[in-house]
Amino acid sequence: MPSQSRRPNARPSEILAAALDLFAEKGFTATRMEDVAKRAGLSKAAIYLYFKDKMSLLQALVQDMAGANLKTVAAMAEQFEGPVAPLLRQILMFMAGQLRSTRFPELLKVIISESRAHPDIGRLYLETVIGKGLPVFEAIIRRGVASGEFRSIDPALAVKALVGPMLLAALWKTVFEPLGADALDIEAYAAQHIDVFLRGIAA
Amino acid sequence: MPSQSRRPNARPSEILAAALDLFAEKGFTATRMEDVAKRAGLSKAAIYLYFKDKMSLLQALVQDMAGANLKTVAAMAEQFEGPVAPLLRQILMFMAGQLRSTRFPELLKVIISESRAHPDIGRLYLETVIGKGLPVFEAIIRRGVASGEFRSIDPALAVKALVGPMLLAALWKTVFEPLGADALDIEAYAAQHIDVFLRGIAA
DNA sequence: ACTCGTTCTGACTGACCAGTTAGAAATCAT
DNA sequence: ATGATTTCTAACTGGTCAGTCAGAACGAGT
Repeated sequence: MPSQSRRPNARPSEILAAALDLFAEKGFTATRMEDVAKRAGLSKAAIYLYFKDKMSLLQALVQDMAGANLKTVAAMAEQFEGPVAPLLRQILMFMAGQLRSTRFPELLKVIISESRAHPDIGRLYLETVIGKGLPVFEAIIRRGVASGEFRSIDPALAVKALVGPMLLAALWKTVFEPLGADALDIEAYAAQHIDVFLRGIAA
Repeated sequence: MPSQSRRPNARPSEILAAALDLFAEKGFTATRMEDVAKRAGLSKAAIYLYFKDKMSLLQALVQDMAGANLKTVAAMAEQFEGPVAPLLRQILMFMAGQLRSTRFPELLKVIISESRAHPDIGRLYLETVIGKGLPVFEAIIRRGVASGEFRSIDPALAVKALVGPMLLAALWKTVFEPLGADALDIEAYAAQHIDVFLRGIAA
């Protein structure tokens, strides 16, 4: 029986990795701190040396995930010049890849599920992801409208019509596929969607 | 103090009405059977004379809501002739009205939240709403493609791109507006979306 | 005015689990 | 090798709540 191993520096990220696995797999409420502890290789009580409570685990996970993706998208937007349609296509395909290959969809589902019981988490997502992300898209579309590349549409509504299908993809994957729904090819879906969307708003 | 009143015929619908109110307001898990009982005007134990358990309340609510809406949409689709674009617009605007004026969005959120812990509910929604609803849309779009009204796109993907923004509207209203996000004018949103979408798939 | 089936309730049970505590085990400094 | 410090755990506490049960209140029929 190997005794307790002491690696205080590695602990927080090990705990977060275990929590992400379990939240994604069983949901937030159904995940017991005991389970997180076991997967991270320590005792439940030890988790509380590194994190205040269960919510702060989720908070840290959301912050990590949001931070990484937002930075990428913002960078794409900044260095781009000329017509904005290819930029929108590029960003949407990036999102599709993230939805397929990361646990963003699962985390999103947890946020939706827990936002009433824990408004802090919902607000964190609203402020970081939505509050930062949508304006980036909106500015791009506004640029396209101003330059005459797009028809004059309401950019705020257009943005939500652009990301709506991405939200559906995320929930399809996490909610309905596990119940037996047909698998959705997220990249093909995103590709057709952006194609239709760009034609629809083209001048 | 008025004693117990005996109205066994009225009970089930009173209990369901109370449950819908509370599930919409506080979510499924946070709603205690005691609360439902109090609002319906009887004791917790009495609820179990009419419903097997808490889940079967939700199940009945989903069935009612889904049944009503599906019938309407199917009826619209059947009696329509000629070009299908106006039909799609009509259905989408009907959905927008329902999202604004019924508790469908709240119920949807509950289903998403509970589907992992209670797959039965998720499966019920998948089979009744999604399994019946999407094919109706898909047939309409396929009709448009066949007649040359629309470009040749993948109808299965197009349907999901069509309803994605409706899903976003539902969750915006139930998840983010309560946290302080700007209100979304669902009808204006749906109108612009269907406009862009129809242009995007027009031949 | 008394049965008898129906409708109802207060009080209880059993299971669950986040977070705490008292102190043990490992590591470090000297 | 011994005391001080850090890291850790087993066991516990307190609160929650779905669902049950024994029997009370009601009312229809006689």
